[in-house]
Amino acid sequence: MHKVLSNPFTLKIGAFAALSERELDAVGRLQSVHRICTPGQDLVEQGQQGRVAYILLSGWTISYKTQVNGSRQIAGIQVPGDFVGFRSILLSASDHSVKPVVDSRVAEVTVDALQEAFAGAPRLAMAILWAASRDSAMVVEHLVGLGRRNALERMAHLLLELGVRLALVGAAGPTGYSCPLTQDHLADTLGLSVVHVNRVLRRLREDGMVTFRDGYVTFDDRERLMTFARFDPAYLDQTGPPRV
Amino acid sequence: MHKVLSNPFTLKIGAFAALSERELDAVGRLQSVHRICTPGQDLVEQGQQGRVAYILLSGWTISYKTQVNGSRQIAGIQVPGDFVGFRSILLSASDHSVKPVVDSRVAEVTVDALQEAFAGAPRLAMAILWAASRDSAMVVEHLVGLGRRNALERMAHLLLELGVRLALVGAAGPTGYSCPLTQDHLADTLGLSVVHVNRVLRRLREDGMVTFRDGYVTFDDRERLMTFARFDPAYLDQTGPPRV
DNA sequence: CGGCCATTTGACACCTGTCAATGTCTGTGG
DNA sequence: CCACAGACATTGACAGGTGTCAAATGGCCG
Repeated sequence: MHKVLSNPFTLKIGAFAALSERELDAVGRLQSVHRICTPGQDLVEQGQQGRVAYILLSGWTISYKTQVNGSRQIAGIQVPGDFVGFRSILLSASDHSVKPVVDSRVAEVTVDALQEAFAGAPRLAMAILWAASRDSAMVVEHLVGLGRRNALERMAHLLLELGVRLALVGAAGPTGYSCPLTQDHLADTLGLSVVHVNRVLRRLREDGMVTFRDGYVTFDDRERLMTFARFDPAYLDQTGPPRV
Repeated sequence: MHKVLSNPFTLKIGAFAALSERELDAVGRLQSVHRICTPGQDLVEQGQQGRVAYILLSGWTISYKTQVNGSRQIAGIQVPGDFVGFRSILLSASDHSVKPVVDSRVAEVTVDALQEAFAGAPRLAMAILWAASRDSAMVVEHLVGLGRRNALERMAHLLLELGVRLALVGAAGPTGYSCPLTQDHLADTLGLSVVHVNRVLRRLREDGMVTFRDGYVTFDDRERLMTFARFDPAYLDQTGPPRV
């Protein structure tokens, strides 16, 4: 089962929940249907009724909402091992859209598959709920940033969070990580204009804290950046769910 | 079973999921332990490890995060029938605090009770997940407001959302509702200063759209207010979860 | 009556958006 | 190989929304 063990979602769930062989099998079955997607076409569209969600296996995606006046707000950025459009699966219509940032690979999860997994492995249900809770905690932290942090702090906080999340799946080192986002993505994530994102990035770079350039994020002084952003990774709950 | 049927959470869940007698019993057992709380003491504290959540039976609560610089961001406002601190139950430590706005009554839900309910009634598990998804959708809509709506629109949107949510549990009419929030609460919810909240409320009142005064919200011109706020209640998903 | 909390209002500063122009790079087609 | 288009990044000037500071008002309660 090498294929499953190298799977980022299984790693994330399995490392925390001490699942049995049978439960691990259920996790594997949950991700048996793969699919490739590209930035040209949305993976999920706001208002669509298909009861399907995904687990991101490789690549990056964004979940976002578009308003009638055309402005876009990105609600979350997904990296490998993350749920994608999980909320849509139970709501009668998806409340948001999902678009790949780069070519990506996902596993398709239907509501039936999920329900079967839940019925057959209640502890797996709790583990999945835990992962969903963690995602939710990230959205809330994001919301706090929009409400109570200025542009510089928001940017610093986001770049640090992505670093921690990527490190969990082995895609980031202590000094930085590869990042396919454009300044446009950052603007729509942080509730800023592209112009101001550019100003903010320049400022952070000239202050010697972090450099965002050519698809790569480099922490020039991670310690100072964390203090500046008041970054406390507790909400990422790296200790896992209660062992039930 | 009159007591259970008049319970807002049971109403919310039961109306949508067509649960069996046995499942309804499980919902009832989930809420059998009651507790009274007051604004003086937080119901949940950021960082606490108790694996317990609540269902709000009567009153109002807010969930919020406080930063080291003292600023507060309210992430959600709960009205009767809503989950309270549900995310805390699975995370190793709560990522937020919860404070009653007025004297309130809650039902205590432990992780054990939840797991028992899940094991004995898988469809109930899906219904609870649906309710949690709906809560999550509200947080995301809130986030979109902070990122991409100005102060006037945010305020209008919030007052409309509360009206719809309260109407679902019979606590609001088409013309308005009783609301115990202070301008301070509104400010910390909308990411504004109290001073600006006051300016915004005056503006909305003088424009003849909505009046917030003496603990009561009055829709002076609900139609125009909805247009102004670009309020689309789809994210509140009043059609319920898929019938499984 | 005297404190305290919530509300209200004005003056001013500044963070951030908007508008506009330029620069850089990549891929495409002639 | 060059011309060109398009996407992304960068910079400057200016306007405006919102925060901060300060003070006054009003209601509630001990």
